[in-house]
Parts: sequence; C-alpha cells; structure tokens
Amino acid sequence: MGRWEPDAAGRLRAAALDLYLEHGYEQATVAQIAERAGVTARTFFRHFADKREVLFAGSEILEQEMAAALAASPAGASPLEAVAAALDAAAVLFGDNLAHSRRRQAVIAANAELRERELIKMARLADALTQGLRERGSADAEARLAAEVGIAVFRTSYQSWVDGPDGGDLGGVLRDSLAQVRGLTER
Amino acid sequence: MGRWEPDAAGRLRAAALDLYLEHGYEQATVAQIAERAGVTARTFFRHFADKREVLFAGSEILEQEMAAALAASPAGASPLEAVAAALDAAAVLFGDNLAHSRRRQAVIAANAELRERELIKMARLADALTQGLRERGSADAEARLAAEVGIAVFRTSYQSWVDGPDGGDLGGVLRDSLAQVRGLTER
DNA sequence: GTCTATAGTGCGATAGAC
DNA sequence: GTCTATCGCACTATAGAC
Repeated sequence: MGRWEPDAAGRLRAAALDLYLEHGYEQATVAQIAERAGVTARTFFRHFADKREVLFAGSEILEQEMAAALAASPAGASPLEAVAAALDAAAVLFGDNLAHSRRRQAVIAANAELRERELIKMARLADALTQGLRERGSADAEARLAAEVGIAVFRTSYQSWVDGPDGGDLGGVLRDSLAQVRGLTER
Repeated sequence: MGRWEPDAAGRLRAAALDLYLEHGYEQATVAQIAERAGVTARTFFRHFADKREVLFAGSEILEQEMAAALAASPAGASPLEAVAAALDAAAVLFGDNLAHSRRRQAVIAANAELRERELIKMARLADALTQGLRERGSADAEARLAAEVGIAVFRTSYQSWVDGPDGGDLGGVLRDSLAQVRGLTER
C-alpha cells in the first residue's frame, strides 16, 4: 500500500455526489468535497477541471466504448444496427448501477448549468457516432441522421430507466425504444 | 412617424449578425452593434437579455409555431405525423431565408458559447414537442421518443440545408430525412 | 498587483402617441 | 392624463493587459 489511500478520483466523485445531493450543487464547496475525500482542494483540481466536471468524468469512457462498439460491428450491419451495438455498449458500461444513475440525474436535473453540460456531452457523443458511421462508409447526411436518432433513443431510454422501477434493465429499455422508433415510422 | 425609427430590434439583429461575421462574436461589442443600429447599448439590453440572445430571438416563435402545428394536426394522426406537421411549420417559418440562415449558422459554429445556447434552444424545443404530444394523448415515453426523433430530423435537415446548394428547399429536406428514418429502421 | 474595456443592471427623465 | 420606447448616467462584476 502506498502513502495515500488509492483512488482519490473515485473518492472525490463519491464525495461530490453526496454533497451535491445533501446541500445542492451551488452550495457545496470544493473544499468540503476534498475534505470528505481526505485530500486537499488542490488535489480536486488536479483530477477535475472544475466543480461540474466531477459529475461527467465517465463521459469520455462512454464515448470511447460506444465508438469502439460501433467500429467493431459487422461490415454488413446497417448504420442503425451499428448504432444499436454502440447503445448495447453503453448499457454494459453503466447499466448495472441504477441507484447511482438516479442520484446523479437528480443532481443534474436540479441545476441549469449541469443540464447544459449534459447537453454538450450528448452533442459530443452524437458527433463521435457520426464520425464513426462515416468511417464505416455511410454518407454524411445518413451518418448524422442515424447518430442523432441513436442519441434520441439513448436520451429517452436513459430517462425512462432512471424514472422506472428498481431492477430495470437499461439494455432492454434501449432495445425497446429502438423498436419503438420503427413502430413510430410504420404507422 | 414616431420619434424613432421603427423596429429597433430588427435593426439590432441585423447589425449584430453583420458585426459577428465581420469581427467575430467575441470581438464585436454591444456598443458597436447599438451604434450601427442607431440606438444606445442600453436599448440593446432592453430588447435582448444578453449578447447571445440577439441571435436566438426567433426561437420562441419557432417553438410556438411548431407547437401550434402539432396541436392542430388531425386527432387520428400518429405522433410522428404530428411531429411532421410541426416540422412543416418550421420550414414555412424560415425556409425562405437560406442566405440568412447560413450567415447565422456560420457565426454560431465559430463559437462554443453560441453552440451551447443552440443546444439549449433545441432541448427546449424537444420539451415543447413532448408536451404537445402528451396533450394529444401519447404516453410519456412515446411522446418523448417521437419528439426527440423529430428534433434529430430537424437538426440534421437544417444542417444539410444550410450546407447544401442555393435554392434548396428546407421542407423537402425535412420530409426526405423523415422518410430516411423509416429507411434506417427497415433495413 | 493596477488599469482598462466590456457585459450587464437600475432608475429617473424625456418626447412623443393615444 | 397614460403608455411606450428610448436615452443617459451611475453602478457592479469580471476578464485581460500590463
């Protein structure tokens, strides 16, 4: 064991989420978060660019995993099938942590600044999927459309999952929503 | 004729767009915009909450028109058909002003702050459509999904239209994209 | 650290239209 | 007289230059 407890970033994420829920995002201070995590405020800023970022640290991984799953989908798969593979990867990534996702969404929903950050993150994700689809051979407009539809499905499914009952399965909700898009267009 | 030239807000919008294009959004000052429009900076802020908002003043009207078209769609229409009616209304609203839309998008694309504002406006629009679909009887998740898919179509179509050749028809691009969503799901 | 430019706010005054 | 759009000025806050 080292000189410090390991996983300072993880402890900071947990402490931040707790304090944002307890006192509200605006009220909680970085000093409080750092203290609860057993580090100094300086360490907080070595791990996260700002107070908001501590809630969005997983989003680069999500983006990478989804892009990788998209790239790994069979060459014969349609754009939307490739997007479906990316959504499955998202479900694997944090589909087993409903309680945590609920807490996180509660904090984000309560604050305009955080909602904006969430929108930016989603836009980035859409850009990454668009790029990935182009690299698999989709035309520009088709890639953009399939990616944006995929994000639409992700957004609504994630919301439904978080709002839904305990034990809900994110992967299942995602697949149902994707099927529902087909239903929407077929009526 | 009154004491002042009429339509100060319109002149401010035009002046702002010109100056944001000429000097960049950051560099252009409110004082310059106001001067070009023949008013004072104080008057700028009576019409627009901040420097960004002058580019987004039409979005409330867009939201209202789309919501109205959605509400006016036949009771027998499917959610996506109602969304299609809302998209048609959007095309009517600013589909005849490609040159202006191009200038506006060029400014927005060049600045992160403005891109964020655009995301927020789109999210609001999605909320308004979701609400409208619920009022016509859609279940919560279905309304959200149809609205988000509609916004995905709007986003991509608007981009294609702005990037496309002179004389492009926004309404046509929107209808094509909506049909393309069907194509995506049917493969 | 100081200085300057800018964003953005608050409020009273003014010149008309009604 | 009221209402509306504007001006004018004093103000705070902040970011950047120096």
